[in-house]
Amino acid sequence: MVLRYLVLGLLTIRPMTGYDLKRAFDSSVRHFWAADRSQLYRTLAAIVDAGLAEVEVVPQESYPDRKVHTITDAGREALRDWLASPLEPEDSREPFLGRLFFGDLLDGDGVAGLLAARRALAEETVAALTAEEERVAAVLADGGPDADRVRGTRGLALRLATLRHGLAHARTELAWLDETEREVLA
Amino acid sequence: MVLRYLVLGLLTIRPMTGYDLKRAFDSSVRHFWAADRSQLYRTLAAIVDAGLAEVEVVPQESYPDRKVHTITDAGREALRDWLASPLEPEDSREPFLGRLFFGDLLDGDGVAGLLAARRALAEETVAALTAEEERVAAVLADGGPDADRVRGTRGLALRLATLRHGLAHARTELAWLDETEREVLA
DNA sequence: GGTGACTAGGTGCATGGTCCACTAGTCGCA
DNA sequence: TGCGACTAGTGGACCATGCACCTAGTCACC
Repeated sequence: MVLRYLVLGLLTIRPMTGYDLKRAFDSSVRHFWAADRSQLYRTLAAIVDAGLAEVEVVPQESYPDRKVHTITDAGREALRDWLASPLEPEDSREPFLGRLFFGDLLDGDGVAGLLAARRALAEETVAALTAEEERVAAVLADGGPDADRVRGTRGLALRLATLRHGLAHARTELAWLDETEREVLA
Repeated sequence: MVLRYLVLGLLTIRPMTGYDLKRAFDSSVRHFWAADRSQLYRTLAAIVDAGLAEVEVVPQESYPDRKVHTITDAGREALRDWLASPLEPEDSREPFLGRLFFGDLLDGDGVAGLLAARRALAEETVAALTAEEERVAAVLADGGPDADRVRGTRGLALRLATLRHGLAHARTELAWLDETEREVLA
């Protein structure tokens, strides 16, 4: 369901092929939603079936045809409806906590290793999001390449907010690891 | 996959029926993993098929038969293998951030409403986890009902760590909301 | 001249997860 | 006497996700 609306959202920026979409996706919403190519192509097809977008086939010399998808008014309406619909509680699914919960079936080193691995992942996340944040902040400051200019200043502010969300949580993860290592590995 | 191991983990505490399992599940790992009844029954069946648990049917007067599932040695081994296997990066999927990202298609009130709804959910989470944390801390202090004593002091410390994980992140969410409201609703 | 990356678009299948409804008896409460 | 909650387990449809695989041409680099 959600993926459908993320794709519609990206199509409001400009018409896109599945290929374009994958790149736009990876360089914008990737940090809070994962999807692979096959999913995006399928989602585009479903969106077209539902009349929320239209396809135009653009032949190219020496490259496969481009199937350019353009959002329709019905698509824009569906997107707005989703954005305005009540926010449901999300149920979490965290494999890492599952392991930790049953960590007493490992020896002490096992738990230490688990926490260390988690720390490495959180540090990677902080690094990646920091880099991305700087990139977006630069775009906000001085323009930057066209493909990055996602819908004006207000849009960029929201985009930055989602990045800071990830950063804040990754840093909390590191702080929680400090605390947990102190208490559990005593 | 993960659900399989969470179920095995719970079966290390004591043999259980699907019904028992659902309750044990909801009162322990629920806050970091969601599963409904039908999933748990199916997972139990899959575990038995794989030889990781055994079933004993216990007839009861005036109630349906209990199918008591007991973990096997193979099950314990599979669980330990999982616990010791390398930690993979988890890809996040956050519908809320998806909405926020495209929030500029709503009016200012829409974004404010979205953030307010998110705040309400985060506050609920903090309240629920705080209550749960106190309950678990009390068990750690003075014993408490048998069903709650999940595998000794070390197990309880890990359980508390998973609860504090949720709490830390819920509080970070509230702090991030403060910041985001200041910056986006200006 | 070969290798690999890029452009472009997919298909098929298995697994996992969600939703909903159904059976069927017990028990307490109003 | 009827309603809802509890105990216990099932069936089936559907949606979402992940992984592998395929076609087919262009281009740069070694």
